[in-house]
Order: sequence, then structure tokens, then C-alpha cells
Amino acid sequence: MKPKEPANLTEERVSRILAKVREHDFRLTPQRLAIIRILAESKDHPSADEIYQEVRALFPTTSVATVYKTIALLKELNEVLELGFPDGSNRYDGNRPYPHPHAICTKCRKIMDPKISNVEELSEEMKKKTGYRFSFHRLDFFGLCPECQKKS
Amino acid sequence: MKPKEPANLTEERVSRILAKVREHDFRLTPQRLAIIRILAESKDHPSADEIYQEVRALFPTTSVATVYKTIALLKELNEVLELGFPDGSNRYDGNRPYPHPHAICTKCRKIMDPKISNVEELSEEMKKKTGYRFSFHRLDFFGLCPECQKKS
DNA sequence: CTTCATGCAAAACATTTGCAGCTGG
DNA sequence: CCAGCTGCAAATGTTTTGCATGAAG
Repeated sequence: MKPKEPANLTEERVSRILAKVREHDFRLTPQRLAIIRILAESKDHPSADEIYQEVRALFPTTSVATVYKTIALLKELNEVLELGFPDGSNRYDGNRPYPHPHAICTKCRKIMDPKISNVEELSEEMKKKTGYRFSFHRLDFFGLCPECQKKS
Repeated sequence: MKPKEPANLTEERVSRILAKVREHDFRLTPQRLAIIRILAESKDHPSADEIYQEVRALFPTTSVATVYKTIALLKELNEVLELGFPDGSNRYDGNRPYPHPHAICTKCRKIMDPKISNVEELSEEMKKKTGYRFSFHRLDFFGLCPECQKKS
């Protein structure tokens, strides 16, 4: 049993995203609302297909295209973070849509988002050494999660 | 004009990789040798397709499959680093096959590899907070390179 | 010689696109 | 009402796979 976050946190996320959607004059369809809700509720970085399956449970005629288009919309509004992997699998984080470090299990694919200190320092150092002007970053650590360590 | 690395550095990489290929009893075909050489010579993180085009110039009958199989082989031997992106494009680094930070231009796609300090500290902090046992990481900063900043 | 690698084409996947019809505001 | 969204299916782009032929050791 995973301890559920208080509902009001989810609701806060949902209404923040809805506000932004309206603010940009995008339409609020039932499918979009469902996808937004799924992303705001999930703590486990779902894939596009997982989102698709969940929406289907509510709106059986929904197509993958709509899921991808909605995700694209949310990316544009900076309200979802896309985590793409070399094997083609994408995972989405609708709760922390800004760059942050991930701990990713290479066996069960579980992703954790601990808060850690001063990635900004590194960014500053990179900027000085390269002359680039950075707008975002990606920091992932790969290995075995505690459960998978026990099993191996 | 980019200053060419001394040829012996490339040769060092090539023979290190060749040694490892032989050591693991994999065959040394002309195609593999060509791909290894391309990776060792390149300073610019080529894509699979770019490697394919280069090999084709030398061995016109070479297939993409061979390129991918050879890359897979080199990944297995830890002699190439694969950088996958959400859009499906992959880039390869045959010179620094261990995790290291990248500065990636979001416009022209140029990649730089500056050496920066203490990513290990972050790794340690992540380990303490998550209980994961990490084996590698990925750290990329995205933004505009100096040239693209001027143009914009 | 024998096994492994190659090359071709087809398959596999995730994502995108074109378009007719539907619907939110 | 009508611009924008949906759903379907076909297209896309990249990587993988099956299998007959060829070459490394």
C-alpha cells in the first residue's frame, strides 16, 4: 500500500494546470482533463502508453494521438517533464515539471526524486567553461533500487 | 579550424578497443575496424546514421544492421557511450566511454565535454537519500552554444 | 572447416501526421 | 456557429530481427 498524498495537493496541481490551459486559450476537453488528472495524481512517472491505458478506462474511444498531443501541449506550457530514454521509452512527471535529479532502477525501472543540493553550482561551472547559455538540464543516476538489491 | 588531436591519441584508442575485442574473442572484420576507427577519430559525437554514412564511403555494401550490431558490441565492452534523446536520436562518444557531463546546443546540436568537478559528491548524496546502488549516471545541460547565441 | 558476422529486407516500436467529423465555448 | 480537438489509420524514423550467404580464425 502506498501512502496517498493528501488530495488537496493533487487538486492544487490540477487547477494550476487547468488555469494555464485556459490562460492560453486551449480548449478543455474531457480527455485533456482526464490526462491532466492522471499526471497530477501519479507519483510514479507513467509512460505515454500507461497514461493511454488509464484514459481508456474512462473514455474507451480515446486514441494514442490525443494522449501524445495533450502531453505535447503540457510540455509547451511547462507543466510536465518528459524523461526520454535511449530504448525509446518515455516517462512523464506531472508533479515536478522542472529539471531535477532522478534515481532510476535499471531492473524494475522505479524512479525516485530526492531533493539534493546545488546542481546550480555545476551549471554555473559548465557555463563558465563552455560559454553556453543553459535553459535546462537533465541529471539521472542509474542503478539498483533497495528492493532489487535484495533480490539479486 | 579545429586543432586536430595528435594522431597517436586516436591510435591509442583504436588499439585499446581492438585489444578488448580480441580479448573477448569477437571477430575483427573490416567493417568493425572501420566503425571503431570512426568512433575513435571523431570529436563530435556522431549519430548511428552518420557512422553508417562514413562506413559506406569505405565499404559501400555495409548495412545499418552491422553498424548497430557493432555499436551494441562496443557498448557491451564499455568502449562507447550512448547518448539517447527523447526524439529518438542517438549520439555516440567513442573517446570518453564513461559518464561525464555534456553541454548540448538545442539549436545546432553541438555537444561539448568540459571536465568539471565533483559529480561524485552528488552521487554520494543521492545514494544516501535513496538507498540505490548506482552504476552510472547521465548529466546534460541544454541551451545555446556561443555561436547560436550570436545568431539569435 | 566451423562458427560467427554480414547484408538485405521485413518486423517492431513509439511517435507523428492527415483528414473527416465532432464539440467546447 | 466554427476554430480547434478527436479518433482512426496510415506514415515516419529509428532500431531490431530472421535468415541465407560469406569470411575470420
